[in-house]
Amino acid sequence: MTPTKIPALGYALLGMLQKPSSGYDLRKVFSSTSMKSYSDSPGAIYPALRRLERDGLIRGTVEESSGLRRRQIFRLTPKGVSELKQWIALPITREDVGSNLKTIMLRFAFSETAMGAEASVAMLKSLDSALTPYLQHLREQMQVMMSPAVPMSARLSLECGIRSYESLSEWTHYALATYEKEGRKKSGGKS
Amino acid sequence: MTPTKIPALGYALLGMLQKPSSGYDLRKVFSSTSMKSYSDSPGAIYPALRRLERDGLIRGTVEESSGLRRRQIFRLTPKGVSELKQWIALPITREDVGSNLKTIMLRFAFSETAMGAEASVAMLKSLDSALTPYLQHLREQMQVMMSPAVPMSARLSLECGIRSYESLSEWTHYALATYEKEGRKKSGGKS
DNA sequence: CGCCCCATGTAAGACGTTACATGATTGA
DNA sequence: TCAATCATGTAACGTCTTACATGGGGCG
Repeated sequence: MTPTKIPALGYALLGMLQKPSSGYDLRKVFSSTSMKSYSDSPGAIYPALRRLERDGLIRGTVEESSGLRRRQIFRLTPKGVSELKQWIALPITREDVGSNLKTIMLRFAFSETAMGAEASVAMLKSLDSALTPYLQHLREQMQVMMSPAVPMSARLSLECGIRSYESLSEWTHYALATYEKEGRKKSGGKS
Repeated sequence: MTPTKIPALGYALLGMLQKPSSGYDLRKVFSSTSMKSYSDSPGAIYPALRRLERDGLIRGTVEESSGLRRRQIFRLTPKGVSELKQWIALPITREDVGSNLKTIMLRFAFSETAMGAEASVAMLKSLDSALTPYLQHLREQMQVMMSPAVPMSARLSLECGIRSYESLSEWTHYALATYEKEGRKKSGGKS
C-alpha cells in the first residue's frame, strides 16, 4: 500500500505532527529532546517533510496571519494518520527489542494519543513477551563469555546490556500497573 | 591528522580486528551479536574494510594454505591501533551519554584489550561523571511532563529512559568494584 | 548432478551530514 | 545600523540498504 518505505525520521515527524507544527517547531523539539538522535539538521528535516507531503501523508499550509513571517504549518492527512497508526501497531519481535528499542519507545510514546490507552497497553504486553526470550538469549551469551580468555570489559559490557533489559522488563510491569490504576479510576471502582 | 572521518561501523570493525579476521568472520560476529545494529550486510562491511585499508588502518593478506578458498585476513596496522586507541580514549560528554550510548559501550568493551584495565577504569569514571548531570536533566524534563495535558504513554516513556540511566549508573559502580577486586588480586593482598 | 553454503563483491538508489545561502524581523 | 534569531531551504558528498552476481567446495 505505502508506495515508498518511510525511514525512522519520517515516522518521528508523523508522530510529532499529531500536533500541527512548522518545520522549525519540529526542529526545536528534536534538538531539545532525546529525539535529536533522529537528526535535528535542516538538511534532514525539510527534505523529509517534503517527501511526506509528496506521499500525501501530511499537508503544509502557509500561515501569514501571525504577523511574523511565512511559516509552513504541517498537518497529518487521513492517510498520514492511518500510516502512523499502522506503524505503531506493528508487532514487536525479539530482533526489534535488540536493535530497534529506541524506535519501539518512540512508538509507545505516540501510541496513546494516536490510538488510545488500550493500544498502549497492548504494546506493553507485546514488549514484555518479546523481552523474555531476548533476555534468555543474552544470558546464554553470558555463559559463553565466562571463559577467562574474554576480557573483563567485554563481559561487563554484556552484563550492562542484561541489566538494562531487566530494568526495561520491570518498567513494563510498572507501566502496565499504572494503566490498570488509571482504568479503575475511569470506570469507577468496581471492587 | 586522520584524513577522513571514520563512521561508527568502521570503528566497530577496527575493534573487532584486534583479532585478525576475514570479512566473512566479521559479518558472522556482527549478525550473531547486538553489533548487528552497525549493519551486517556485505554491501556495508566490504566497502568499509576497503576504506580502512585505503587509509592504512588495516591490511589484508590472502590466505590459501587452509585448503578452503581465497580468504582475506585483515589485521590492524600500527596506525590502525593508534586510531582505535584514540577513539576509545575520547572524553565522554553528557551529549554522548544521551545519543551515543551504544558507541560508548562498544568502546568500553574494546578498551581492556586495546589499552589495559586502567583505561577501562578511566572510562567508567568518565561515564559516571557524565551520567549525573544527564540524569538531572532528564528529571527536570519529567517535571515539565507532569502536566495532565501530556499523555501518560509519553510520560512513561521518559520514565523508562530515567530508569535505564539509573540502572546504567548502578552498573558503573558495580563495574568499578569489579575492577578494584581484580586489582587487589593481582597486586597481592595488601590488607 | 544439483543444491546449498562459503566468501567476496558490485550497482542503484535513498538517506543523512555538513556547510552554506537567503531574506525578514527583533532588539541594542 | 548591526547582530542575532526566525524560518526555510539547497548542493555536495559519503554512506547504508537492497538486491543481485560470482565462483568454488562439500554433500547427498
